[in-house]
Amino acid sequence: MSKLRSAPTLDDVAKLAGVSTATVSRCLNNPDQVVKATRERVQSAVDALGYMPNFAARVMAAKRTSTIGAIIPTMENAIFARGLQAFQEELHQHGYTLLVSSSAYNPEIEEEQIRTLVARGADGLLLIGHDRNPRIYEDLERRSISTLVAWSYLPDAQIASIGFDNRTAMAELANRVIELGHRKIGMISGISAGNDRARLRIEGVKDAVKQSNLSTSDLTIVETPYEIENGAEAFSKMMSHTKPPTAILCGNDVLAVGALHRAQEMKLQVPKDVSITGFDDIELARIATPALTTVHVPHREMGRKAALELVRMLENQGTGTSAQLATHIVERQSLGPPAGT
Amino acid sequence: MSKLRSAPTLDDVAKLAGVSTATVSRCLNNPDQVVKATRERVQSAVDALGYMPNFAARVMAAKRTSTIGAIIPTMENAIFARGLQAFQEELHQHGYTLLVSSSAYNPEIEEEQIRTLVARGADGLLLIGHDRNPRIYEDLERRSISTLVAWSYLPDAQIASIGFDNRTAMAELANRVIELGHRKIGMISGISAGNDRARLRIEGVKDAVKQSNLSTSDLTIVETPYEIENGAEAFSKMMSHTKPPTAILCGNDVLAVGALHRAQEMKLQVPKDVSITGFDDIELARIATPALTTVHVPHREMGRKAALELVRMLENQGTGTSAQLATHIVERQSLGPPAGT
DNA sequence: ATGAAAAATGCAAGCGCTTACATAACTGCT
DNA sequence: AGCAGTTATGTAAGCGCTTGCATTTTTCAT
Repeated sequence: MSKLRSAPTLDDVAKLAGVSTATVSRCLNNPDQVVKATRERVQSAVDALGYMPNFAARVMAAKRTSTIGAIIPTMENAIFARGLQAFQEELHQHGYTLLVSSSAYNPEIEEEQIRTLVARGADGLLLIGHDRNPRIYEDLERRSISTLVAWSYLPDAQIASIGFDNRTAMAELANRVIELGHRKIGMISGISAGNDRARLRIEGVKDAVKQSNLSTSDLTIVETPYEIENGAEAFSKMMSHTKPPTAILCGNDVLAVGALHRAQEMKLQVPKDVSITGFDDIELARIATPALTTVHVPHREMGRKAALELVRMLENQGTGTSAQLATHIVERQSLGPPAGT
Repeated sequence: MSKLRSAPTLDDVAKLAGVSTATVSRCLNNPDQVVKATRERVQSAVDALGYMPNFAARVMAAKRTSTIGAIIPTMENAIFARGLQAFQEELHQHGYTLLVSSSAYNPEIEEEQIRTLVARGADGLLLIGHDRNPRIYEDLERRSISTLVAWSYLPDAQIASIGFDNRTAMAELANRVIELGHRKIGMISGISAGNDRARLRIEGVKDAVKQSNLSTSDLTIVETPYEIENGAEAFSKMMSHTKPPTAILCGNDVLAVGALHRAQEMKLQVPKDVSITGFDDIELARIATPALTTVHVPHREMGRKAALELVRMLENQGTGTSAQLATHIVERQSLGPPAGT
């Protein structure tokens, strides 16, 4: 026996089957170019050897990886998981593999991850949100790597995006809050630097406030990382003011759940004493007590559409087309009219 | 200008810097083998060209990928996210990259994912739990891919594992439940087929029941996929019996939260009318109302230790050493004595 | 049967990198 | 200055696969 403990190669298979490596390669990649008898002979050789193609070698020779990379801010909350699941299912349908990594909302880590994925030969890339160093886009362009942005729809951006209008979505929710009679409003936002979703959601609230002739002093905004604990902390700080808000809009469901939990600890009734809203409509929002009024984002649809668009871009060499998805407010129990109405 | 729209190669860099490709390669991989002046010249060439090494080519030549693959059952709940985060941080420290994929608790998908990761050249693999087709272990062995199992500690298993004793951990919790006076017990477990963690947790409960001379008819077990909705469904079914249990142990926190939520919908007070416990101690457990009594699993420590052990295995060609981690019960509000005590 | 077109297979040139080995350029010492 | 020892750099052989082109085999209409 030769070369024990060393994975069999195409050559080994070819030898055993008594054909050339080219034929084996064709059997694996374009079976219909090979006559049935040969194909079967090759197949048994493959089975006998337990042959498995070497990905790196294949990539080198074929100059395509059929791999798409995605960089998401975090895996530690469910926001992206569901969309990515759909994304990967759809990609799989089309013969692509997904590589995921996370940036912990840190632009530098994100950039490093992009480089890693590119070096690994990702044919295409899915990025979350638009805000990042423009040099990155140039590099991607130069390497002609198809890139698509999700979770944010900005028709005029340099890069095509499949997403929703964060600003308008949040403005609608804020309008609803104001319409219910709230005049003193708080917002617990994620960190807006380098995060257009967070930034635009803030803008949305500001739009609504402006539109309804509230003074800007009636709106308090706090920025904090997207973690439950931070939502709780921000909430207690905000409620300790002399004239605390009667409604607090949170940048996402995670922050809202933190706020909700702290409210409960502080013996504040939601929504009687204070209303709290979220954004995203993840499972947590339904489960929370009281259930969270929030903005529903069509995560799965977004993932699926993004996959389709990216595949289209790759196969047609074309530049991407943006698409906007609709969001809607899901009214549950955490939002109500202010006390004394 | 030559070859527009084509990523620069080592050759391009070498030419521009006026050195050989070997020198450029050394600058990138073993900088101290190159004199400073040359190194700087090469560096500027790299910068000027925006050079980025081609991973596939590097792998082919070096025959290592410095990549570890991990296959987890799901990304859709936080159980694995935190451990994996620590795992990847530690790997990064040692110069390894992590590739993650998920199997949706489906053995066939898991097997396919393993093949994919192996084909991609993963030097090592992290798998969750022991139960799987033994052929897989043989293949891995044959290809000499270091493999480690986490989330389950089974000292006698074929493969080294870093984890905890699911059976004893669950037995302790069940003992505590019985000690509080419960005599009619329910268990909502995950699907145990192909999942040793689920199976062992069931065994743990059975152990406790046996030990305290309860009859087996006092224990009702239901298996259902690990989703909130399923926990809720299982809960209502279980409570609709003529003599429903006074305490329900759930296979993980996700199921428990589902049960908790349904209890609330059914106007059942927890723990007054019925006690509910979880397993894992994810964030959700603290946030739930009432907060969940559960078994704390040291996810981060497990991830970190697994990374260290895997790196050790890779660098010393050694076979792995198993390690057991301690779990402990976290008593919160969802467990109390049965009504009328 | 026979030859041209079609189908199946083989040949061999890379893909972009690493690395053993060979060679060249420096040290510092006498 | 000259030599041995050390350090820096160059040369070139692959790594395992795909694919354009050349060659052989099959098919089929005449």
